[in-house]
Amino acid sequence: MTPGQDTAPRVIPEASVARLAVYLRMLGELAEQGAETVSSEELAAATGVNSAKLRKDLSYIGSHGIRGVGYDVRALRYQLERVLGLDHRQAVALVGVGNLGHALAGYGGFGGRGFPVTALFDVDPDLVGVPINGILVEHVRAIPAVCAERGITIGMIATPGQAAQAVCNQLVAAGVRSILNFAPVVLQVPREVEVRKVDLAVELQILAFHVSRRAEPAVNGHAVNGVLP
Amino acid sequence: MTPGQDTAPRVIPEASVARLAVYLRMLGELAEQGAETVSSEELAAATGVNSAKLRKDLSYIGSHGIRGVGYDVRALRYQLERVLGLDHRQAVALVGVGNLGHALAGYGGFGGRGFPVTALFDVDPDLVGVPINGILVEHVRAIPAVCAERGITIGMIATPGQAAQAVCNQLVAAGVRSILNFAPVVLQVPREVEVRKVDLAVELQILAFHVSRRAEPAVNGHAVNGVLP
DNA sequence: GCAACTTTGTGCCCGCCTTCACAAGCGGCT
DNA sequence: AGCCGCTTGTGAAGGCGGGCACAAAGTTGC
Repeated sequence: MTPGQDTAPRVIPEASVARLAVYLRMLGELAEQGAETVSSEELAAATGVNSAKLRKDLSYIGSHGIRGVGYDVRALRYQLERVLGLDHRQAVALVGVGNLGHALAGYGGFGGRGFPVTALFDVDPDLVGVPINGILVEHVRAIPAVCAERGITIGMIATPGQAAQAVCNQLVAAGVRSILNFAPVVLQVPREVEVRKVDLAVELQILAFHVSRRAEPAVNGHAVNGVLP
Repeated sequence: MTPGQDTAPRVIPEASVARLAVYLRMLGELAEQGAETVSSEELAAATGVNSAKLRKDLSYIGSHGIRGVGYDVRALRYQLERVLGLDHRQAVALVGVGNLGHALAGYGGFGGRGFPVTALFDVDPDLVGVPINGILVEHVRAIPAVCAERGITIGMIATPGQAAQAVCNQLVAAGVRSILNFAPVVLQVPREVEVRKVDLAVELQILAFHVSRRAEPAVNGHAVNGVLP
């Protein structure tokens, strides 16, 4: 009866959760195309994963496909939505309406997938009071009031790096438990708050690394690695 | 002398590469603050990783810190830049100048970090010919010519999902070897092309999953998981 | 009603990554 | 000059996730 560990009969691995979301989207497309059932092989091919892995992922959510047939698209979709907590819409707050933030506010992929951005914040006086996509930009200092009032528990930070930690603190104080961070900063948060980081520059740097890796060995001996052995 | 495998005395693990980029940025900040040396403990704390992991990461690039002191900030920075292939700027092509694409084109974080976006493409006639951030938007069909001419090997795809695969094919045909994909689609590419995917909606869904996970156990027994044991 | 085929669910193994722990090395202090 | 304390680099162990392969289970055709 101690809260926490023993209440979870099956813990879903982090990596699986990420894939479940991908399966869900693909199921949506399949449903639109009129498919009623789908085999693990088909769904795996469409989402780019191993079919055994996919079946194992689905087994975590207690899903029951039909052997010899596959999975019922509608049922699986519904089940995935419930497990992922998408059966009710989750309001999202976005802080920082600059270049990236503006795009995020207008990005249809969020609202269409159950995450309407219902609050926008910035510090720029020129932006505060301006409506973007039908939402009024409010001053950052209004975060506690607005988030509490609208019951917002998910926040996105798209501010410059220097401002991110302060904004983060405000969000946490306002009751936000999950944060998607686009600022190139490692946020310090209490343990009960979850942060996911999306770092676009780092993504490009990883690509660049592989580019240079593939290019150098063909040039000559003293390549980028093994320089001072 | 056989090209390929044996020229690499140490293979850098994927997970390490991603962190190296993060270390690099933090080193930049430290350098601005005038720090001359940094210990693995400090740098690890600042980037949110375990210090032993950090040291192992750095050991992959043949780095030599000074025991009892730490790492020389300047030297380490320089070395990281070389290993990550950032010693020369890499031009980047961006396809899809919609909501997200527009923001990416204007995002200062790329050019500032050695990845100037030097080519923009779209199919929308209203966008083609319009300059964004000083770059003229060209038609998608110009991809081969432009990429070849400017020696572009890195591409970003920020189109709607349906268009992504076709655009991807064009980029690959144009000689692009690395692709950062923002479209919610699994791209099919030849083996020598590397794709990294950034899926914003999925990121939010992962957060939502944990939100509902934390909320449900406190409510009552028949929670979302363990429904049909 | 039976046989053959299809597809799921999962046990097992393997490899990668993370973390601990500690010896070796270097600078500063006396 | 020698000792002490700090920090690096790395061997070893543990855990997690991925993939193979197969038995169980259901369906279709005859």
